[in-house]
Amino acid sequence: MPELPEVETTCRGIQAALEGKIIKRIVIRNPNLRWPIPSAVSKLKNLTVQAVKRRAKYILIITHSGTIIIHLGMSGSLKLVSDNVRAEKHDHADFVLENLCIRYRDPRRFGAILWTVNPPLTHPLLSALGCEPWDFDFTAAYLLQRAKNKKIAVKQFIMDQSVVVGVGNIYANEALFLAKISPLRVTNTLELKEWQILIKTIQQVLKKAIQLGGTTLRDFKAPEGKLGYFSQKLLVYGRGGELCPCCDALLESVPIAKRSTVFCLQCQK
DNA sequence: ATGGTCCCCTGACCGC
DNA sequence: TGCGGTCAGGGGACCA
Repeated sequence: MPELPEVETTCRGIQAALEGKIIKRIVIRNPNLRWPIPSAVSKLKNLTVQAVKRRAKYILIITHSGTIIIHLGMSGSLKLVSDNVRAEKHDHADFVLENLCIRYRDPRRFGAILWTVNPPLTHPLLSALGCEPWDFDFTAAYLLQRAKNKKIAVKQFIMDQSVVVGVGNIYANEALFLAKISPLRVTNTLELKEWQILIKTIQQVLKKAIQLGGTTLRDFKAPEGKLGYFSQKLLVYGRGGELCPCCDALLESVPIAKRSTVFCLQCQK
C-alpha cells in the first residue's frame, strides 16, 4: 500500500507530465471513494498545472484556479496512459491532458480526490499534519516533548501523522528494528538518545525505499507501470516466525493497535 | 485530552 | 474447482 516513498515515487512520476501542462478535463467514472469526489471536480476545465507537490501522503496538483488533492489510500495508484487506452475495472478517474491521461486506479477505494480553492495546506486534512521526516524541526527534542505525556506504544506514536508524516506500518516496523527499539516500548520511556537513533533509522528506511522506487505490496505500481522492489529488502515486515536477520532468534509477530507488528525480542529492547 | 475501537472496501489467501 | 471465512491496512469518526 502506498506509504510515503510510494507517494513520492508517484509524485515524481507524474510531475514531468503535468507541470506547465493543461488538464483539459477530468473524467470521473466512479465518485465513491473514501469521500465522494466533489461534483465540482468533473466540471473543471482547462486547468493550468503550476506544480505537483507532496505533503505527507497527499499529492497536490496545484493549478491556477485551485488545487486537486489526491490520497492513494491503501491500494491507489496513478499511471500515465495514452488517452486511447481503455479503462479497466477500478480505474475511477482520468485527468485528461493532450494525448495523454493520468489515470487514478483504486480497487479498495480508500483513497480520495478532493478540490480546494484555498491554500491547500490550510485544508482540514492537511492543516494538522506533523513534520516531514526531513524537516529541520524533526528533532529528538521535538519527539521527546511530544512524547512526554503519552503512554501509547512507540510504534503507534511514530505512525501518528500529527507527529511525523509518512511512517506507515511497514516502515515503522523496519525503522524500529534498525533502531533496536522494541515497538512495545511505552512512548514516554524513550530517552533523547533513542529518539535520535529512531529519527535516523526512519530517515534511512524511507530514503532507501524512495531510491528503490517504493515497496511492492500486492497491488502497488509506480506510475510508469513498473513494479517497485523494496519489498525484497524488508528486514522484518511480513517475516514473523522467520529468523531474525541479526541473531538466531525467531521474529515475533504481535498486533499493536490492530496492525501487524514484527520484531526481534533479542535485538530490540 | 488521550487512548481504544470500528469501519470503509476488495483481493489474496487458506482450509475444507 | 468452488466456496466461505479471514485478513490487511490509512486514517477519520466516534466513544469512554
